[in-house]
Formats: sequence, C-alpha cells, structure tokens
Amino acid sequence: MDRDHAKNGDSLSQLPSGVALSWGIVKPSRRGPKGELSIPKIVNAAIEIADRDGLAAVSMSRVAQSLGFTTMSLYRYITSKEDLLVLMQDTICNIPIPPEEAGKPWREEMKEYVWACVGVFQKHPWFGDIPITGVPLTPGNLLVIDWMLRVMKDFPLNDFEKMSFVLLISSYARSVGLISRDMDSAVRAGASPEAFSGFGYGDALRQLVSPDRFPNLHPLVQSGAYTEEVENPISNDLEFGLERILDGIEHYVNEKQRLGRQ
Amino acid sequence: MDRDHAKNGDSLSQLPSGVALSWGIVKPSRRGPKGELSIPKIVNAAIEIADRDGLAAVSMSRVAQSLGFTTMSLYRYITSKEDLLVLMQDTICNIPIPPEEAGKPWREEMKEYVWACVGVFQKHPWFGDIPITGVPLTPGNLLVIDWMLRVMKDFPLNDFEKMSFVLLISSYARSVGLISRDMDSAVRAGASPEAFSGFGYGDALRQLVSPDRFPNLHPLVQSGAYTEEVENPISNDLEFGLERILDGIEHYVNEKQRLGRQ
DNA sequence: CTATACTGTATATACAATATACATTTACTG
DNA sequence: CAGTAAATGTATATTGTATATACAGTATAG
Repeated sequence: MDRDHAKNGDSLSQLPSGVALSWGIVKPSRRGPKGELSIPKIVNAAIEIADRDGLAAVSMSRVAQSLGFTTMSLYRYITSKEDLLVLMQDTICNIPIPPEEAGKPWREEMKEYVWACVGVFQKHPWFGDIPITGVPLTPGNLLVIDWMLRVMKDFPLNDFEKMSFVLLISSYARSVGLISRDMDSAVRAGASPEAFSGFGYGDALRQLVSPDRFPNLHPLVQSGAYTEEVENPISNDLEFGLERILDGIEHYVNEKQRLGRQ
Repeated sequence: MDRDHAKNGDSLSQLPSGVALSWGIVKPSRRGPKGELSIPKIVNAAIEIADRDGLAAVSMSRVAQSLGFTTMSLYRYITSKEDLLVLMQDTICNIPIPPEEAGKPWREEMKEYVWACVGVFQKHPWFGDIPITGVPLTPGNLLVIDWMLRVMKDFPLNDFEKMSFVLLISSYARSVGLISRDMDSAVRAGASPEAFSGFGYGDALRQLVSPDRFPNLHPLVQSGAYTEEVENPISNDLEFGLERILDGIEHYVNEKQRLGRQ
C-alpha cells in the first residue's frame, strides 16, 4: 500500500501541470491566507478576453488586470501560461453529452458530435489557435471520447478499430470547425455592403493561376468555384465530406459483420 | 487596357503581403544599393532555425543574426513576421509532384499525396504550428491542389464535388501529419532505455479515468490501448483511417457513375 | 554630377513571460 | 494562547519580443 501510494503520487505528478490542474489535482493549502482568486475565476476571465479579442489578447497581465490583481498573482495558481491554455481548452470542450438513447442511429449521433464541435469553434473562435500537443488527457476531452465509444458500443470491432474511428471523426470535426470559424470571421469582416462581388482574392488568383502551370486548377479559379464566389454553400460542403467518412465507416462495419457471420 | 492595368494592380495588391511575396510580386528597385540580403536567403535561414529549434525560436533578431545582419534589415524585404511565416510555409510545401501516369490507380495517388504531406511534417515539425488563416493562396499549395484535381480528372463529378474531396483529403493529411510529428518527437524524447514500459501517462490515466464517469473509455485505458502501451503501430492506424476515407470516396463515385449510366 | 531612392543600422518603444524577494496574513502546533 | 510555518499578493527586475522611426551611406537615373 505504501508503494502504491508512492507510485500513485508519482504517476500523477508526472502529468503536465495544466493537465493535472484540469483534473482538480492541487496540493491543498493548510496555512496562509485563503486565496481571493481561484483557477476557475482566472480561466473564465481568460476565456472572456479570448472570446472578445482573440487568443493573442490573452496575456497574463491582461487577465490579471481584468480581475483586479497584479500579473504575478496568477502564478500562485498556475505554473505557466501553458497551463492556462490547457485549462481554457478543457473548459470549453466540456459540452453537454446527450443521454444514451436506445434506437438512435449511430450516423446521427456522430453528426451530432461533429456539429457540437463546430459549435465550440464558433462560440470560441480562438479554440483552433491552441496547438494540439498530443493525445487528449483532460477530462472534458475524454468525456467526448467516451461518448463516441458509446456510440460504437455494439460495433463488431476491437478497441483499436474504434479508436481509429474516434481519431478519424474528431480530426474531421476539427478541420470543419476551423473552416467554419474562418468563414464566420470572413463574413463578419466582409459584411460591408460593397464588399460582396469583388470580395476575396478571386481577381488576383485569376491573374496568377495560369493554365500552363495549373492546368487542372485553372478552370476552377476562372469560374470562381475555387474562391466560392458562386453558390455552393459551404455548410453543405462540410456535411458532404462527413457523409463520405460515415459511408467509409459503414462500409467497413458491414464488411466486418458479413465476414463474421459466414 | 488602362483600366485593366489599374484593376490588375489593385487586385494583386489586395493580397496579403506574404502571399504576394510568395508569387514573386515585388516592386522592382531601380536605384540605390543592391540588397545584400534576399527573400530566399531570409526564408531559408528561418527554416533552418525552425528545423533545429522549433518555430518559437524563429525571431526576427535570431534570423538576422544567423545571416550576420541586424534585426531591422529584414524589414527591408518583408513587411512583418507574418510574411515570413507564409513564405516558410509555402517553401516547404513545394514538394515534387509525380508526373502524370496513364493507368495509375487514383487511390494510390491519393495515398502518395497524404504520405508526401506527412513527410513534410516530419522533415519540418514546425509546419503544424503555423496557423491556417484561410483558403490556400500561395503557389506551392495551389500546385498540390492542382495535382489532386488531376487525379480526379476523369471522375464523373462537378467542380464542387472535387473541391470537397480535395478538402477532405488535405484535412486528413494535415491531421495525420500532426499526429506523426508528435509521435516522432515523443519517440525522440523517450528513446532512453528505461522509458519504455512506464513511459507516457498510462498510469496516471488509470487512476483518473473511473468506470462510472467514463464507462466506455475505462476498459481501453485499463488495457493500455488508449495510451498505445500495447502493440498497434500507429502508422497502420493512420493508413486505416485513410482507407476508410478512400472507401467513402469510391462508394460515392461508383454510385454517381451507376446513376449516370441508367 | 547630382538628386533620388534605396540599403542597412542604431535607437527607442511597448509589450511579453516570468524569476525573485518581500511584507502580510492565516492556521496549525506546541 | 504564542509562535512558527506556510501561503498569498505585490513590487521590481530580467530578458526577450516585434516593430516604428530617424539616419548615414551608396548606387543609379537623369
């Protein structure tokens, strides 16, 4: 038991400090004044600033200032700015997970997941600016993975196949989220009345993308299809890609089931 | 023609300055001393630094220093650090594109593309740290898109469907590239002999991921499948996902062809 | 030849993250 | 209850960042 305890303490303390904080691992303080600040207060203040002015606006001094404290006071709660970013990320990823429902089609639920992720990107455009450092380790992220595993509970697949699908879907969700976000911000920026037809870089590309150097891209640039100057609402575009991925998953599961039966 | 000229200048100069530079758009200097520096020299120096010490190590002063010039000299060639990042990105994306080959299966070629992208991430791990600001606009990126359109030349699809597929494949390539990169760096970091079995965060997660809060993830964490402590080489994992996407594309193309024939 | 435009540089500004030392406040221990 | 240990928030300083500005030198066009 002693060894167990030591081992436990060790393996937990080997976690990146931000990850440890996200799990609520803090050494309890027995003496000294009660902290006036708190990690949630700091994280929420940072999120508010990022929502309003972007991730670049989140500096330790700005966060502290918005709370009425000095810059260095924050370092009594987190060890570095990196911690803060981890905590911000985990906080906004904590989306409500729909309760298990008996006959719900798995395709619907995976779509629900992707659009929920996109929603996070739209609510918090800075989300995509936080670099991914590795495998998800924080509780908010893991709850979402747990959800996706629940969806695939009855698939005739092993754990690794399921994890591959989680990876596939979540990668696509991130991509879609980033694109949606950029689209949103472009719309917000180009909402001025005259900026409609000549907006974007279509004209410039039409000069630069020559038919000899870019034989296959050239017609798409000329027609304006590349720069989306013509119909084709992007939401359909992203849904379209998702349907292809789900088709691919479905095909694999069916094939596996077929092989299992015979 | 006058108006044309004016319009041309306008639309080109509306491009982000880094993008303009990537197309070689610079106002030619007629007087004054010849520049000792040049954009390629600056960009290559920056790439070297990033390759060696990561993107964070690329500062204007460090780049200038490595070239034997002062920080501010760089601003005679680029307008901001953002330009430099755009140029770095475009430079390393300029991968050799295989010549068109008659009977080559499209699936093979798409895989070739994805692994080529992954190669870029492995050669230049900082690639994934450069945020994507929007639609690709620089020549290196567009050449790759041209390649993918070439692969789909004979697909019975319209331009938008093809662009959707380009988006789908390139998004996945980026995801795979990021993961491969992180894997590589983890291997490099954990290559020390004792770091094999206890390496990573498996032990910590086994304590934190409780069966009641994470009913579906719990068994994967316990078995070590989640933290990859057990077999399952990730290269197969990523190939696996790609095959699913290609299955989804194939399924769609077949369906479309079938509908077209009847 | 000279005015012009361009080069590289020196200096300065305004931030950034964070290390360190300190006064203050609290609560556990004897 | 007293005293000590620990924790908090702050002030200050260090180092590093991007970049604005002004300037001295240089090569070219007229």
